[in-house]
Amino acid sequence: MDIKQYVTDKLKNILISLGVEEPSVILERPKDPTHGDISCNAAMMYGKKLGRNPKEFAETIISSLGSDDKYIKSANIAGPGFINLLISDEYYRESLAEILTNKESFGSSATNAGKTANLEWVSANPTGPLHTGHGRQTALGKAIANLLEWTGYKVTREYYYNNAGKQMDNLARSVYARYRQIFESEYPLPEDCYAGEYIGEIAAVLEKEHGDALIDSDDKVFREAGENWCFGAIKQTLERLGIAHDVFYNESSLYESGKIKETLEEFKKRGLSYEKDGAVWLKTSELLKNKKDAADKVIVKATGEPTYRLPDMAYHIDKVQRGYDLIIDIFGADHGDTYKEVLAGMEGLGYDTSKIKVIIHQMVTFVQDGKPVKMSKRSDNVYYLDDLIDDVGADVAQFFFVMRSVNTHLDFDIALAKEESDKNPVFYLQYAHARISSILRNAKDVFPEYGENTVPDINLLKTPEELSLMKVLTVFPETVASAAVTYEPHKVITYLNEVAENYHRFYHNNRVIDAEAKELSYSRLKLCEAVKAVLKNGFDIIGITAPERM
RNA sequence: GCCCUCGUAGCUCAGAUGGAUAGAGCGUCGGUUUCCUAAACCGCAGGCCACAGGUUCGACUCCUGUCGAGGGUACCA
Repeated sequence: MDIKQYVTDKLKNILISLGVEEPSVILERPKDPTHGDISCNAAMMYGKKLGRNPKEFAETIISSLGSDDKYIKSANIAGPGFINLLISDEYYRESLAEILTNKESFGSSATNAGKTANLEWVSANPTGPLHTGHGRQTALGKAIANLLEWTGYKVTREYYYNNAGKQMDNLARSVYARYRQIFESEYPLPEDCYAGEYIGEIAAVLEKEHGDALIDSDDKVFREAGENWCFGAIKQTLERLGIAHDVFYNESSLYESGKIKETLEEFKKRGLSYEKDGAVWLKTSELLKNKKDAADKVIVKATGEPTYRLPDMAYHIDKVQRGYDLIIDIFGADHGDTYKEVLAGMEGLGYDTSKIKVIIHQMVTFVQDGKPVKMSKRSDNVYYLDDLIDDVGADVAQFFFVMRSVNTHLDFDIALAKEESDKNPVFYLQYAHARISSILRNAKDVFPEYGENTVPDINLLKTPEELSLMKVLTVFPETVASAAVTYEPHKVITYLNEVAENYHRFYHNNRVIDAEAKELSYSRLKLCEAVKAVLKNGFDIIGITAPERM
């Protein structure tokens, strides 16, 4: 049952009966437990409008509430006119029963049932393996996709890549040079080429399969070999992180389908583009909402090749046309400006961009021994995502990347992440899960008959730790809902911390398995099961495993 | 110059829709194990929420300005 909804409805009716037109009731969970379980500011909001003293108005509201409500234990006025409500233990006990019957699905909702969402992320071009710079986006997308599914969306996980541009030419030239070097060690590497060791590996594969027969071949062979190898590597890394995209959408197909040409012609037709210096320019200075920073941008170079903007627009138009209810893109802050141009261009063509939500995350600094780790692609001084996973494990990597709000710069402390100790915040959560699992295993020895069908007497749960733990558990669904609305998985982590904290405290003060007190043991075991279920569901959302032992 | 994000404890960061005495982890110091996992628990210390104005019953939160950090401002993506 949704207690907030229950209280909202109740208060709304009272306000209407007191003469408030179309009241909006805003409830909050007070930080300070002495302020009750749920708090409402309606008396302050509406008292003034009705010309009544807020405290006195609050009094009236409370008296209309009556004193025999099943779920509201008490109500009182505090401060300038807050109405603080205490929820009855009855509610918490019912909720516990609800968690136990819906274990795997507890926390999910049908808010967006029947709706479809497309989430596009990672989208690294196949010019090399994923590096740690891709890590944050990779982990975020995984968690956000999960969050969306938990609120009912059917999610398409999509990867867009560019296999047509300059970077792929560069890859082809780099592979060729390395290949050639196998036979002529003094063969020079071209300027700006990729320096990673993997280029040598690709060249070695070609040498093994074809000997020196490819020396006079054109770029195509090397480009394809490079693309295939890189994609293999990327997919393997994603698999280690438990990520599998449903759709791999490549830029070339936009040329083949004519969508790029179409988009370009539409701009011309509408007078939104013009030619200058041999290039085609988009009138972004007119299209962008913020006129201050607007200059026109090139969409087709003098060479005849489009810049990334044009295919990006064609691609997003295609996504809009596919009819999703929600379209999400995830980018790093280094791409922060371009999406505005893309959206402005689409709007210029009359497309509705209101369903597109762009998530920009700030950059990550990897810190080792208190110093930032420097990366440079040219010198092959690159920290690959695979190496990070080797160093800290997939769970820890996933957790650290998702741990912070996307709006803040992230410091990734490698030493801390590597540490398998109490300092590491991931283990604090996982340990709670492992601890419960252990207790449940032990319970079988003491109470062989205990199991799925055991009906506990929940009324026996009344220590402060037990009640506080039950209260925290009931908040899980609204936490998931709120995290999903803002696409912020880190909120789930903040919440899980609270669960783990409450559990550990409960554990220290309440003996779970006690052969002398069978009924109480049953109840506590059931409480443990509920906590385990909530932790497991939370871990599923943020994308880490729930260990049975540690 | 202009645009985006940020500035909260020694460090790393939470603080949804404005609310009551601003929180957590790490670090420091000190306690807890004959008992279900001590990767745990309990306690002490630590703050002009960058700064200055404004909006109102009320501002860490919203608005304006200043300072500082990161990112962008390509015929790269």
